[in-house]
Amino acid sequence: MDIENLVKRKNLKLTTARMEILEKLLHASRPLCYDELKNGISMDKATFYRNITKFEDKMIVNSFESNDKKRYFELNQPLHAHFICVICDKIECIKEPLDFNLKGYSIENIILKGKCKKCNQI
Amino acid sequence: MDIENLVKRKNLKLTTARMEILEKLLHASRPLCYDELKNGISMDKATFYRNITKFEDKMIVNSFESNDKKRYFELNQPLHAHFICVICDKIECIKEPLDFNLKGYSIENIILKGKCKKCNQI
DNA sequence: CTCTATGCAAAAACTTTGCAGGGAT
DNA sequence: ATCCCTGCAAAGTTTTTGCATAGAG
Repeated sequence: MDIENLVKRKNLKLTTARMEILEKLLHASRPLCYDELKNGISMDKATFYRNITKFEDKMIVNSFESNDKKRYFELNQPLHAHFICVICDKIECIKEPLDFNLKGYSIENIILKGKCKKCNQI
Repeated sequence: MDIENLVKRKNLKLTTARMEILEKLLHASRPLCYDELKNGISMDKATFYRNITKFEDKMIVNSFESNDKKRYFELNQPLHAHFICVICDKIECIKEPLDFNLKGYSIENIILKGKCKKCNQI
């Protein structure tokens, strides 16, 4: 994926702050929260949140709230579920397709909460 | 459902504040947020949150975060999905059973986000 | 009587806004 | 040159905590 073109195609200016955020999300294997994402990126939090909002408006990034009451961000990608463990708070991307059909609705985000494989055994 | 016994069975003291919260949740047809739930109930917000936390610990109530960044509460009940519209922010309880079989995981909460029937047509 | 629950006020955590200066195109 | 973007500081939201008093069992 070419982040530079992605940003330009959406009529956003190419700035260091934006590149840094998107690079980090691109290389993450799961959604990242504010602290994880912002860590190491030299940018004011106001700028961070303004950019995230822009990215969400332009459908470059999406986010959801987890159990720890934090927002987690990821690059937009084909629909897949996220599993959030209510015990250990870990977030996993579920690769296997979940098929259900809700007529009339368009589904953009699936969040499952419960006990993950490890915590379920305890 | 007998709220009085429910509270007592969980070793919680029966107070007006608690009765009010649970009565309101019992008669709601969908999850309620802080403002909706607290409205009309004469209780400090600290007490409210402390009670909600107790209820969640005792598995009487569960909650999730919606799109509007607010937490929504409902009485614990058989597993069903919630649909959150990203356009109009409406929350619906989905009655039809969605079965995800994720081996090893226990699923306690299902949240779907997308466009509801109405907003999807626009 | 004992231990839990409550109210008040203050703080904490997270996010947004106003404004003036800086930077991409 | 024009707008968009950024940093800083201040304010807004939602939730939590400390402490002294009130109330349930």
